[in-house]
Amino acid sequence: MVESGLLRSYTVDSKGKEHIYMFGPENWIVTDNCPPGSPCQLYIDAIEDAVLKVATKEELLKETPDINALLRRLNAMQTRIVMLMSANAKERYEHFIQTYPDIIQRVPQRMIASYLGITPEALSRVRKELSHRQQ
Amino acid sequence: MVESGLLRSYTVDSKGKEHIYMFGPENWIVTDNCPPGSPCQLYIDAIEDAVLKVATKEELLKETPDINALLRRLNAMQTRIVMLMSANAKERYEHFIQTYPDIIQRVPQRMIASYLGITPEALSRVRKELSHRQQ
DNA sequence: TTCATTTCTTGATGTACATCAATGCAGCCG
DNA sequence: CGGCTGCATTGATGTACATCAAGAAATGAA
Repeated sequence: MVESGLLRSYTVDSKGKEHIYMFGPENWIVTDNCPPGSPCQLYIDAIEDAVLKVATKEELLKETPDINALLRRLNAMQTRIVMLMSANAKERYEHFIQTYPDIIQRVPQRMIASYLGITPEALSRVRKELSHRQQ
Repeated sequence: MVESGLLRSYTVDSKGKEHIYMFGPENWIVTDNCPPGSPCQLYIDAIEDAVLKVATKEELLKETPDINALLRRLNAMQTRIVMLMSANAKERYEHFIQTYPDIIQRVPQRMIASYLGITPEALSRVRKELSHRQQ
């Protein structure tokens, strides 16, 4: 649970490449929740200096069995999947800046590219095209 | 809630193409859970004749506030995102047949391709390559 | 300030997968 | 039986994005 600062969780694929799964700004819970018996998928580290509240799953569920928070999270994941399946690089970026305008300010572009599932070069070109189009 | 049969939920992108978000076999809950005020993303229909139990969100949460089911579902979504971001067509297919061997038998290949985020043609070629390799 | 380090951009080329089009191959119904 | 209809396969071609490599620009430390 992030009290201040900014975390990221990410996987590393078979070629050693990192893919950011989610950003964790203030008040987000960042966790892998690996099912018992199977290994975790995610690494977690801090992009900004952060203050965290660390808890086990049991403590967390006892404190705040907040079903609605879980449902919102499920919904965010659903939107992410839909985006990854049905939108191209430009559409994904546009959706991201609308949905998380604050995050954009705080992380380097290469991490946004990683979150979107594209390379930094591809993101750079998308941004160039968008900035031209505005004028 | 699926009592028998098989559902699919899917989106339709800006070009009219369908993308299967999830399959709903027996005992799965299939829903969009759209946040209030925003439109839904998913269509739902039946691949096999099905018997359903239909409930509102409130009824469902009152009956079975099953946090662990929600967590498992979150985990499945996480795995799906990780796959879409970090695995190629062949890896995604191999993961799918390991994770949902039963589903393979029950749906046409074009729907599996749609779930994997590739075209039926691409899936056909992946399968061809895998069957050659086995011999 | 200067140098070092990292990030961003730009261009040239490569590749995984999409698209398009044709063919094969069931199952089904007259 | 023949003809239809939808799915799977195969080949040829197209394209979005990746990769590689080189600068440019920002960041940060001494």
